[in-house]
Amino acid sequence: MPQSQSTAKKPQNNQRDRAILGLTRSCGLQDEGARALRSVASPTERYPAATLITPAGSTPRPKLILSGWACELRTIEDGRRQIFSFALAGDAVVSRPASAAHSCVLMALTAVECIDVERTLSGAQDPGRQDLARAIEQSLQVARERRYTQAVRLGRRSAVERVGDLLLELYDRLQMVDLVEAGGFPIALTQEHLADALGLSTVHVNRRLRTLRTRKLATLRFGRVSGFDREGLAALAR
Amino acid sequence: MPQSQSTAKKPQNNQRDRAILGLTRSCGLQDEGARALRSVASPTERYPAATLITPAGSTPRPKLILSGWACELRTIEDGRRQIFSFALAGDAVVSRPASAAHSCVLMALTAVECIDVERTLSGAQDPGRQDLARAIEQSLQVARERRYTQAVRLGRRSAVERVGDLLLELYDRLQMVDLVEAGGFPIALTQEHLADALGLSTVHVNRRLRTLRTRKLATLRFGRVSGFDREGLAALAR
DNA sequence: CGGTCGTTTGAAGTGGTTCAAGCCTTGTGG
DNA sequence: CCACAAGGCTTGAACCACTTCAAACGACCG
Repeated sequence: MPQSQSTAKKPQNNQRDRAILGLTRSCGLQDEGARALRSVASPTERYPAATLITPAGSTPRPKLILSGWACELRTIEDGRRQIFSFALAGDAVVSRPASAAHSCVLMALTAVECIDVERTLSGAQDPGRQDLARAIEQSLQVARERRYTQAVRLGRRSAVERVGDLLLELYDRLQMVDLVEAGGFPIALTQEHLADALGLSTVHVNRRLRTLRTRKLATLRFGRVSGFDREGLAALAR
Repeated sequence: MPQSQSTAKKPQNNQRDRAILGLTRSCGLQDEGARALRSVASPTERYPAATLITPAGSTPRPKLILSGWACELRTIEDGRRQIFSFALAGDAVVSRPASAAHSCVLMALTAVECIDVERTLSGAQDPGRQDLARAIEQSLQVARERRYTQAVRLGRRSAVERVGDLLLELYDRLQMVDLVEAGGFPIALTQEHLADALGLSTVHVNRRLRTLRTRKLATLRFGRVSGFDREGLAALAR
């Protein structure tokens, strides 16, 4: 599946290259689609950490993440929060107006760079853009399917399994965009973020992270996961 | 396998009326769309209780439920199950080939009648069918949004809240298709189904159901919920 | 009428929460 | 360059929500 190709031109390190890499590997983006994305004059939107990524108008707008970490989340009246998913470079996400009580909100966890998909795709119907549109649609679909896995995590897994399983997902996804190296990867999440995603208390996330560390499955320190044992973790949350 | 019977008589219209009601109230189906659905000669597919609703080919196929209860679920290796959602009359659902390990399976909980959406919509592009297609797409979208609520339930609510909140959802949805009467409604779910949907043990579902009963919020007996206090339950899981 | 499946209840155990305090790291301003 | 504040991480102790196991009971079905 990882069909690593030299679609990325190294010369100047374009922000968009990582997203192109992700769409290529996970969603079968073709060269022509990559070229379309690279050449389009769509402005990069920037959101500071801890701000909402809201659409311009009042309709849901798909965005393509170029860099940074974002998440879909909902907050309930008493302040409890649930994070539904994390969005990384190369992921397409739908951002909705914050008002929609029955939906969710997209929030930047770190500084985030993204581009507006529809703005990028509007206009000419050349094959490059069509391919890009297809890949982005597929990316959204993949994200939708991941939500099933997330529900299983929340409903039917123990705390260690939840933590391990989520790290596994992040590992695999970051691998796709060349953000894994030397058996480790950067993780821009606090233990509170993990807790909100996993339906646990922060304290307990901390303790189960410790379990993973002592079992030599993964070590999270200073915004980085190291000593990652993919096989071991996969066995944990089979 | 779908056991489709070609009863091309009037009774068929009756089956479809409930779905039409649901699509009209929840998804803005217009008269012309309703007429299109009623007149189309698509055979009704029937699935017995506890069987998988699988697509004919190997691609995901949308179905429109006419009667009965179905659910989306995934089973993990050790036998634990997670139910993601319930599908009732008037709901559109996507059924996928059972092999897709990363997705989920659609299972009939009672005998289920449904029709294949694409078969129904193929052919002429009259405005009636277009309206129908739009309403069905909207129904799928509504179902997708409900998954966020389900994730909050699993991750951030206590057991009583989970049970109450789910009953509330079912009440509101059944109300839309005129299946609520006298403050109660039929519920074709065992406590084990509820447990699998809510990430709890059957025993605990039983106990929290008891809590709801003693607090006079809702009583589940013999496949029926009665004494339903909508306000009280809404306050419970605000 | 007996068998099966679903529900109900009790008692004991465990996994996760809560509260509270101390520590470490990072960033900020003097 | 140091001092200090703020936010995140870590740990302990007590508590409670939910699970597990086991047994009995009730409803439905052939």
